[in-house]
Amino acid sequence: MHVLLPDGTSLEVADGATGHDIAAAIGPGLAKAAVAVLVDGGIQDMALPVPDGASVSVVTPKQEDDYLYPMRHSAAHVMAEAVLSIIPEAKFGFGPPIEDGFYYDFELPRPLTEDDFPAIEAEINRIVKAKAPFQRSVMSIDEARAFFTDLDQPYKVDQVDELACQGETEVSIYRQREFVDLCRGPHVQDTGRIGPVKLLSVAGAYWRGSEKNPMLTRVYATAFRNRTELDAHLERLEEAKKRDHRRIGRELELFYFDEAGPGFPFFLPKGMVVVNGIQKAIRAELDAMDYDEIKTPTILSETLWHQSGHWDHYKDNMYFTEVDGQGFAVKPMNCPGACLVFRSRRRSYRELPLRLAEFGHVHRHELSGVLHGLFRVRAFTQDDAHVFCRVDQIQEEVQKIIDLTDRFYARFGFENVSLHLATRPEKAAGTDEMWEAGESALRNALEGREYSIKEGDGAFYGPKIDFQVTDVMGRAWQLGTCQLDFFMPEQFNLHYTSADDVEERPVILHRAISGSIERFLGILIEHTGGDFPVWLAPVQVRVLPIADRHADAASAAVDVLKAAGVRAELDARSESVGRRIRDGELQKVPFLAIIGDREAEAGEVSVRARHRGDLGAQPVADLAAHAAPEG
RNA sequence: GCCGGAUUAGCUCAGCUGGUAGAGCACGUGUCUUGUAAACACGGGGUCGUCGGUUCGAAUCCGACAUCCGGCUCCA
Repeated sequence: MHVLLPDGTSLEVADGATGHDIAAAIGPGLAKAAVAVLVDGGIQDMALPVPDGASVSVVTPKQEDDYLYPMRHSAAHVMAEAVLSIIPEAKFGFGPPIEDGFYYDFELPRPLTEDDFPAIEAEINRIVKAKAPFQRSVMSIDEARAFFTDLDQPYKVDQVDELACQGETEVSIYRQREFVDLCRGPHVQDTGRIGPVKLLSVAGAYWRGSEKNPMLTRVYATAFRNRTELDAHLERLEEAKKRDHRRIGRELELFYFDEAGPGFPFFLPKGMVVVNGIQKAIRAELDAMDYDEIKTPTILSETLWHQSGHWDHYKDNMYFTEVDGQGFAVKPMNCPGACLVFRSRRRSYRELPLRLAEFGHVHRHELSGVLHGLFRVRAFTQDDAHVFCRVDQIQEEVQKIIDLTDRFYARFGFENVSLHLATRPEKAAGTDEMWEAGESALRNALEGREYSIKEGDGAFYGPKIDFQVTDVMGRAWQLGTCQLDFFMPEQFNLHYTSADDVEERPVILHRAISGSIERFLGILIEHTGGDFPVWLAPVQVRVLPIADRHADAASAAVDVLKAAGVRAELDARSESVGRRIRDGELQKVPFLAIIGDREAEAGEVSVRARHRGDLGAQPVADLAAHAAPEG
């Protein structure tokens, strides 16, 4: 038989040749380095036969992505063996490779902690050193069920049953040394091909991800090709920790959380400068795009939430109160309020599209365990807007929103934006015609842009486009959203008078650019590491007099800067200049203006730019022009 | 909500096996009057998250609760 090699040549091998045979036929060095083979693009074990005529590419550690997957998968098995050797009663769940590493779930007779890591890692290293081969074999469903029942591994038995339900008649198992696991594979040839392993954390995880099932102990770990790459990855994790917005938020005095309000952020003066800067940037866009800003009440009657449908779908996440014996709820969303505004008087087709924007402060009772700094809070400000329009206006409106988000994200230094179209889910409100018209309007609006499609991922009330940005650490964040809503106009019986003097039903377009101001600030902090762009920095210039005799000149400089609209402050503490410069740098102040004898005489300041050092002396007015807020 | 961990001064953390608390930074005062990332000295500051239990005695052991951290789940 023949196989096709990556360089286009054809190689003749014996019938039934395995990946290993093919690698050996190409060269002994390759055979030695090989960990798996790609057969027609799919990865498989070295020991499995390759079909006649297949395209074959031998994977070695040089092919990082193709290598890491089976290697980490194999590492997961080895970790499982190591845990079993330390805790023989352990029961096994799943142990897959994931982005940047792998994990394995265990049911254990005692809690596992990080104190156990060294022992497990030592055992892993012993197994890796043993270079034990991974041996694949195939069992019938019944054999496998009996086998894992015999091993007293209930989760494996459960998985065998699950596979049987899916119509599988046989399953593969992998054995290294005495350890056997149910597994589809592929794996590297032997444990010696596994790179350096590092256990990272231990967490809880439900079996099969359902909270009805038992909670298992999940051990997260990672493995890389070599020590250098592992260390580089661990360093990235450290860097991410340094950029943690919760830490920077405290250090730069932007916000804090108090026990008195779990999940409810307190914004400090400097944090509010940034928040206001973000809002100002959004308002500038609203003005340019003919939005009208409104503000609707935080607390509204329960009857409204019945009408909106939130009572049925969202009650568990809402806060309730009572006013004069009547039930009220704190708004978790702004839509009903906006609908009331639309309905507050008769509307004409001439007003459409009617774009109502609101910085809506909403409260949602999130589960205590999901709270996470500013990323997940219980009260946040949506930069919300509801566009009331006709179906034939959707496309143009959506295009405008896409343009708007482009401009907005770029302004904050997010260059990597991706769009996702989410289409009709199984359970959906509205008619087929509405969904078709809506989805095609969104598709047309996306014309000429790159986007992915998430089939069936739309909300029940309409399709949507999600906007995602990638930060400097390569992490993706969902920010904006643009959702069609066929449901709410019905619920609220909204209508407008058409040109033909008929009552027509508008469509609502929900949209948010930042999603939530709080969350956006958190992401921006981690993206910039606290180095906000000059126009957004809480303090833009800090003026440092060298000695007491320069205090008057320094405070005069502060006055000039402030008059020019610059956020400037004076640091005349009797600390050394070096000390005050250090403090200014640590506080991420974009410009430090230093005034000594030379500068005072010339009416200048010496400017030191954040992270860039001394820029030399210049007139205060020049610095003011530099630092003046653009926003 | 669930699993695991944590909670000691404003912050970061010491405090071994029970004998009523320490450091650095920060803060205050004084001295110094400074030239581009940490001057020096002195001082104030904690009912050891809360409540209860065990004990002659609890920061330390046990329980409940609260909050935080890592995950899971959730995010119509």
